[in-house]
Amino acid sequence: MFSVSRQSEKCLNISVCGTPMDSQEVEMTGQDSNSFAGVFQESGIIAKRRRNSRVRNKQDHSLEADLVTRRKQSHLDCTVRRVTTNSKDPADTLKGAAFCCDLCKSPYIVNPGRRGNCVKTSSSQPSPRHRRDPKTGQVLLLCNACGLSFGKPVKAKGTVKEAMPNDRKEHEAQMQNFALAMVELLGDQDAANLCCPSYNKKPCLCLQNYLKTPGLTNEECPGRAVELLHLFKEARRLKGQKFSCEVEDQPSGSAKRKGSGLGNGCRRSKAYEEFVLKNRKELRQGPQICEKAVQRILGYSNNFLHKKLKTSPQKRERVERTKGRGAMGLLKPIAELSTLKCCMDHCSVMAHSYSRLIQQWRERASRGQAEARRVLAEMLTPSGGSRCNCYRFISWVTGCSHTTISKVSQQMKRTGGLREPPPHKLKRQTKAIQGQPADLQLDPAEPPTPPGHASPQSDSAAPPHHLSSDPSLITSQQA
DNA sequence: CATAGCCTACCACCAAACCT
DNA sequence: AGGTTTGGTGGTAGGCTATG
Repeated sequence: MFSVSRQSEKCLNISVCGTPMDSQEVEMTGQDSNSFAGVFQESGIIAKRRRNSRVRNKQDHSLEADLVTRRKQSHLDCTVRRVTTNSKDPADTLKGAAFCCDLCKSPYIVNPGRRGNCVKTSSSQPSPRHRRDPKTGQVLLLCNACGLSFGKPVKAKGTVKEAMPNDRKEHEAQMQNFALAMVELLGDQDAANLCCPSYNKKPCLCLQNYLKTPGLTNEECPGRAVELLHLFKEARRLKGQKFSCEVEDQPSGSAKRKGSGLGNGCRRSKAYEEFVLKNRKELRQGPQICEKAVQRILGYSNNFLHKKLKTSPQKRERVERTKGRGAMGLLKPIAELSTLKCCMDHCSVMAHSYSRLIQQWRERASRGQAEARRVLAEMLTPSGGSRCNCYRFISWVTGCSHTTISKVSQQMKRTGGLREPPPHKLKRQTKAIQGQPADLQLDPAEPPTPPGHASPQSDSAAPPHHLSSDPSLITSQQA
């Protein structure tokens, strides 16, 4: 836990001045401290070597660097809304006329929504970009974004190459061959399970490589295989004990029979749970076996690890979380947030004046993915123009990552500000309205929010964060 | 701020087993 | 028959990191 919190703190620093190596160092040294065998101390050595060889960039105070800085500063001033008669724009042709990009029709030379978080220090004005249309020969007056991207090939989305079916077939054939070899080697049909099935664009082969590492003697290789086969058999034996477990959290006098089978408060035996958790950790950290392969050997599923059981005393999952600052309780106290500066707009100040709202956002974000997305959508709703809470502040409040915030932001832009998250794809689409894109299938008039959730109406009726001064409005959202 | 890649966590559905 | 609970399956979202 400690190493993770250090890592998350590091991550915040990295975006300001650190190098990517910072995070690697923390991660590797953390791994080193967890390793249970001396064999894996090598990673720590590498980390040390990297730390020693790291060269810190000197601050350049040369004239050129100064010019670059000034140029950057002047660039930040490019948040002018439009070219007006008062403009000092060198493009005199525009005097007296509002700017309009010939491509995107934007009234802004520089999109004010992308001005960044730095403080404006210069008074210079942005100029439109001039590009000649190769088809018509006409000179186009373009905004900054269109000017920069003009003529460049548009990167097609979804062009990530899927693994060739032939590669996949070949991998499966190789896997079968390896399994057969293991069966022959150990003289046991169960040995066919000693190969990694994982294939994500390329085969994982973690188990295969572990079992036939170059340099191993003829005795060592079967030794490893025998060990894993023993784990497989023991896991299967303990898994069969599911009916012998005790019901831990049943109220006395419950009519339900205890230990009668799956369901009814009975679950896999404690011995199996402990066996899986212990050996999973060792296989993952030691020989670096991937999760899929470990699941195959120990015979458990994703649900076994992550599902919250109703019969569990604390209603908790079987493994401790390793990801998610919010879920792991690593978020900074609300009161502390207002003392930190997140961006030039200082969004975090509202943690002082609107602490209840921030607290509720944080609580709601921790309830689940869907509710977290609703909170993000609320926090991403612009006010006073196109500005909304900055990603850093949103991350501090909700614990959500940059990626998640970005995806919600995209969905909001795509749907014109719809805050309701798209329905889970595994959910039956019985209520889906035919002929509409998935994002718009939900009727905003009747959002399928469960009781206790804030509806999009109440959300949209509530003022944006900069304006919502009445705390009673906040509580009414939750009612 | 946006995006890609990799891995982990979440989520919905279904089957099984047993009870009411 | 319908309800309750666990566990398996597998699609998808999220977190982290690097890079643009």
